[in-house]
Formats: sequence, structure tokens, C-alpha cells
Amino acid sequence: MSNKNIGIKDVAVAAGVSVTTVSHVLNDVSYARISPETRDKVKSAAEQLGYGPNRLAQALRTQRTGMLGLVSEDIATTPHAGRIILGADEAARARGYNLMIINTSGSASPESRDADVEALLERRVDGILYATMYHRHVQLPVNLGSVPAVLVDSVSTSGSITAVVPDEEGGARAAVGILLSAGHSRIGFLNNTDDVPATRDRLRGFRATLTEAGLDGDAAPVESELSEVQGGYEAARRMLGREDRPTGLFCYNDRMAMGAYRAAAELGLSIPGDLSVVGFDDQELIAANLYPGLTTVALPHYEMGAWAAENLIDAIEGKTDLALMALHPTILDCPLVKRDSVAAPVR
Amino acid sequence: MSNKNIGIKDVAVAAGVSVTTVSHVLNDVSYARISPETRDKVKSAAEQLGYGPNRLAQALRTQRTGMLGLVSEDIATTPHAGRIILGADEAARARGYNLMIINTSGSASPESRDADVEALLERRVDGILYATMYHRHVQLPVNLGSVPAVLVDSVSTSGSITAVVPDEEGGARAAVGILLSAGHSRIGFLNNTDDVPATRDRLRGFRATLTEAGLDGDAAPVESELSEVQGGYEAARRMLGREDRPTGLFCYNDRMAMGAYRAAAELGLSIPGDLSVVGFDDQELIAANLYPGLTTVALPHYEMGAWAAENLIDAIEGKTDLALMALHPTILDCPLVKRDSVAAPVR
DNA sequence: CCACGCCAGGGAAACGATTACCCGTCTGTA
DNA sequence: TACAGACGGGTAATCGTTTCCCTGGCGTGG
Repeated sequence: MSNKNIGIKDVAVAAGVSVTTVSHVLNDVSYARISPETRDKVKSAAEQLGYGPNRLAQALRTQRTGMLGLVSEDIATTPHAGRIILGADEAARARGYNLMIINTSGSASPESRDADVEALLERRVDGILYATMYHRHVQLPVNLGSVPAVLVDSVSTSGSITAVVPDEEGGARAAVGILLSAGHSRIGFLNNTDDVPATRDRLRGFRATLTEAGLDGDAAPVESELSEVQGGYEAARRMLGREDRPTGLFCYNDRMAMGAYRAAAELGLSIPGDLSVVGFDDQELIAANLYPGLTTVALPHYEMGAWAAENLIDAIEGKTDLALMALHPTILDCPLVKRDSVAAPVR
Repeated sequence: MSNKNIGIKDVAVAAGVSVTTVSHVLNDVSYARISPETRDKVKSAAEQLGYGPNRLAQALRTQRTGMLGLVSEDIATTPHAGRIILGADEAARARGYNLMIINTSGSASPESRDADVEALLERRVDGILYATMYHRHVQLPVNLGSVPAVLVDSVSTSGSITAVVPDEEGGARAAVGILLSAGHSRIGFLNNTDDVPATRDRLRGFRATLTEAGLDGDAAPVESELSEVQGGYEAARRMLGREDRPTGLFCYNDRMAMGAYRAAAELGLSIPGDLSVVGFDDQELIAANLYPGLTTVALPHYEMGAWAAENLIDAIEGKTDLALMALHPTILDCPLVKRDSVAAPVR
């Protein structure tokens, strides 16, 4: 239990040595020449007084705070932010760093974003993680350049900064893949209407996988709606109303899949008996709790957070050059999470 | 854009004054006697150089970091943590404070919790918010006492520390109340099996409200299960299998309500036509997305976070004495969120 | 004409660490 | 015996601010 009032000086007095010596032994300074007895005296004096270092003073002197700034969007809206934070926190902690978090609104003005970064800079964070809540292009705060920084789940519109994003296309391929290997050949896609990378990349993955399997990917049915439950419901109604109704459905996200479940129920189609469904996002609350459990593709938020923290720290400590990695964003796997919504089609 | 290398000293040189003067004008020190012209010179010099204060140095000198430590459980599991963080962050920001976040596992050992708090203390946070993910009793880290602290969503087993918790009983009363005023008289409760305050308080609110309405609260049907979707499903099957089947159902949480939806569907009961349902928690992902939308009771996570930050800061700034508030936990309202799962019972 | 008070601002010691450099005392060896 | 070099450790500057207290000039009342 570190007493806030005990300093290195008090330890020095208690141990009968100078502050230099205390600093040397407590930090295990390699070039320090100190006898074992003195070391013991210092250590036990520190222990007894409940000494804890004042990280502020250390930081002031060493120009290293051991803090990472994390500006994150819409922290309360989805669990995604929590995942990123958790990944970053654990990776940071493992290397002796802590996180300072600033929340920002997804719709915040550039000025407000600048101010967020500024607050972190004033506190002299060693580096900054800039996270968005879904994969997209962002315009960076102007002052982000003054410390090492990594983008999480987004790429910069301008210039190059190291970024880590999910493998949207690969995720889509996995989703379609499991439908194919269950034996489906009529597969539809319920897509999002927003113009974001995920929309395009998942569509590309969808079509390409079908084509590579010998089907006509370009002709495969796609219905687009808002990527919410209601949108999923509407898109599914249209999709399932076709005369050549698909037996397998890939949904842009779990919320749309939830809508598809309702549409299927209304049409008297059982899942996975009459219709197999695959989602995207792996929002536990939905995917694990739907009945039957939704097979889906997980977004690697935890991993992105951890990757970002890890590489940021490497850069801070001079082990890596972020500029080198900035050329292309790093792409992380979107693993398939199998539950119970996929089965072989009825013949 | 604060340049990391510019200090008050550089501003002083540029403006042709002493550092004292710079400090005085930049901080608007009340007793400082400085001419308007000099003020202007200093301000524009600072502006031009892109000066930003070094909060570390300030903190070292003033013994105030302007940082609040937040240790939060299971940040990635539920959106609850995000809500608390958001509330705390916004309240803190409004008063010039920032948040340092440490994640801890709900099942972390006391030692690990001590270490978490210790890390915050080393960084000299001005106060600590200690948040749990559901309302319960906790054993506090031993070193929590050395700075002002507030418990969020939990109360201490030992001794008294200021805490803020949801009004579980009041929430239950509101839930039962809306069923009563819709005209229901046969109302059941799907309760949790864990021995936590929420379980007891919601049950008490349930029974009391019925009794006060002239019904036999003590005889009202209650089925308990694990507070998950599956548990809700099972409890609902039992509840709805009774010969005097309730027409209104109050569920311990939204997940159990989700299970009840499935049970009702299987039994051919439509919601809200044949059965009215009220949940608890207001987990957007579930409550807003079920069909029909689930009427539920919201837990005031945002408000608790904000209240905690606000009062913690008051204590830090000497405007309040936390010890006085520590006698009883502060109880915050759980407002009812009306959607579409409650209607009048069929006669 | 002098003392006093006000005005505008500056000097320097903290805050709690790190670290470059220095200094006495042994010991071994030439 | 004298000198080098280890050995064990100390002095003081420094990081960027804040803040207590001081100073020098000038107008003014007595």
C-alpha cells in the first residue's frame, strides 16, 4: 500500500543512504556499484515505509509517462468499443503501460476531435490509439502526428498512418464457405446500404466465393437495407419471397440476421431446417441468444486493440518503425463462430 | 496544436518576460498585477509557439493531476460498463478531469485488485471510481482508502464508503405498475436464482406492488432460473404451463424476457395480445430489437457513472464530505422504457 | 523633500524522481 | 612505497510548473 507522502528521499533517510543510491537499487540500474547489504537496507526501508514511486515525477524526468491515449467512439453504444479497450488494456498492461481513455461521439466535429487529442498530448501520453466503431475512412486530427499513433478499425483518408482493420472479405468468404460446404447452392446476401468498406468487401467476398465454387456469383441474389433488425426483416421478406428462394442466407450483420429470423418464422420456414443463416459481427447478446444460436463471423475487436497497443509500444520503444507499416493497413482475421443456424438444405 | 518541446520558458523568452509572468497570465492568477499589454504579448507568444501546458509538471507541483481512476469490471462483456464510463467521462470532462481506466475481471483475486488500485495511486489520480457490473456487495481493495473514492453499482461489505446504486425495488414497482394499469391481475415474475440485491429487491417490489393494489402479492407466482435466455425460456414454460396462467409477465432481465418470448411463441401465445411482458435492464440490442419491442426498466448506468464522477470531484475539491454520504448508498431511479410488449389482457 | 504605497513584474525554491559525474578508501602490484 | 584502478556511494543539475516573496520605479500627500 503506497503511502502518498513517502518519497525516495524518506527512504534514503530511513536507510541511511543518498537518494541516488535508493534510485539505483530500486531501479536495478546496471552500472550502479552497490553492496548487497546496502541493497537490502534500501529495499526493506522502502518496503517498510510503503514506498511507491511517483510516476508523475518519473515521467517528468524521463520524458516517458507509460501511458497510452485511447480515443474511442461511441463507447456506450456497442460492445465493440469494450472489446477494443480490453484488448488494448491487456496488451498495454503486459508491458507496463496504462490507458487514458477519451470518448468521442461518432459525429463529433473536427475541432472537438482535435481537442480530444490535445488533452492526451498535454498529459504527455507516449502514444495514441485512435479507434472508430466500425470500419471506415476517417480524417485525422491535425495534431495526431506529434506522437506515435495507430488507427484501429479505420484507415486514414489522407496520408499514411499505421492502421489495423478486419478482413471483411475473408470473413464473407468464410461465411459463404460454410454454407457451400453444408451443401447449399442457392445462397443470398442481405447487405447493408451504407457506403463503407465492409459493404463493398463483404459483397465482393460473397460473389467471389460463389464464383470460385462454380456458381454464378454475379447473378446471386442480394437485397440491401439499413443494417438494423428492421432492415434485415424487410430484406429477408423480399429475398424469401422470390420464386427461386435461397436455402442459405448470408447477412451483413447479426442484427439483420435477427430480422431474417423473424421473417423466416412468419413465412413458416424453420432454421436451420428450411433455411440456413449466417451473420456477421458475433454480437454475443444477439448471436448466442437467438434460437437457434446464430452461426456468424466474429470481428476481431479484441485482437485489433491488442495488436494496436502492442505495435504502438514497439514503436514507442524504438523496436519498430511505424512509418514502415503505414504503407498498408494490417488486416486481421475474422473467424467463423459456429452455432446452430446452418444445416444441409432439404432436397 | 501543442508542440511537445515548447515550455513556459520558451514563451517567456519570446514575450520578453519572466516565467512567473507567463504563468500568471496563462493561469489568470487573481492577485497578479500585470498590464494588459504584457498580457497580450504573453498570450500571443504562447499562441504562436503552440504552447500547451505540461500537465505532468503542473501536477507534480500542485499535487493535483486532474485524473480520475476508474476500475471497471468486465468491460467487454456488457454495454453496462460502457455506459458507466460514458457517464463518468462526460461528467469528468465537464469539470476538467480525465479518466484513467483499468479493467479487471469480475473474478479477479484481491491481490490483483489491490494492484489495480495501486497502479492508479502511483499515477496520483485525484480520486477513484470503483465500478462493478451488477449490483452487489464487494470487498474493497485495502489501499482504496488513501484517496477519495466512490463505488458504482455496488456497496461495500465492510465499513462505509460512498456508493451509488440503482433503485431495484422502484424499478420492479414501475414494471408491475404498468402491467396493473394495463388491466392485468394475474401477473407472474420470472426471477433470477443468484443471491444478489437485485433478486431480493425486485421480488420485494413485485410482491409489494401487487399487495398494495389489492391483490395477493405473497401468493403471486414466481419461477426462478439462471438469468439467461435459456433460464428465461424454462421458467416461462413452467409459468405459462399453469392452469391459472398469468396474462402479465415481469422478467428479471431482458435476456430472460427473450427466453419468455420464445416460450410464448412455442405455446402459440402472441405478445402482447395474449401475454404482456416487461423486462429489466434495457439492453438496447435485445429490448429494442425483439419483436414486438420489449417494454422494460432501464438501469441508470450512465447516471450512476455521472453521479459518481460529479460527487467524487466535489469531494476532491473540498465541496463535499464523502464521509457524510457514506452512511447510506445513493439510490438512482430506474425509469420505465415503454415499447410494445404490454397491452390490455383479453377478457 | 521625504517617506510611503502602489504598480508591474522577477528570483528562486519547491514538487519527486533520474542521471552525469565526482570523490574518498582500499587493495594489489611494480 | 607509491600509484592504478576497483569499490561503494554521494552531489547537484534537471524535467516544466507554481507560488511565496522581493524589488525598483514612480506618483503623491504632508
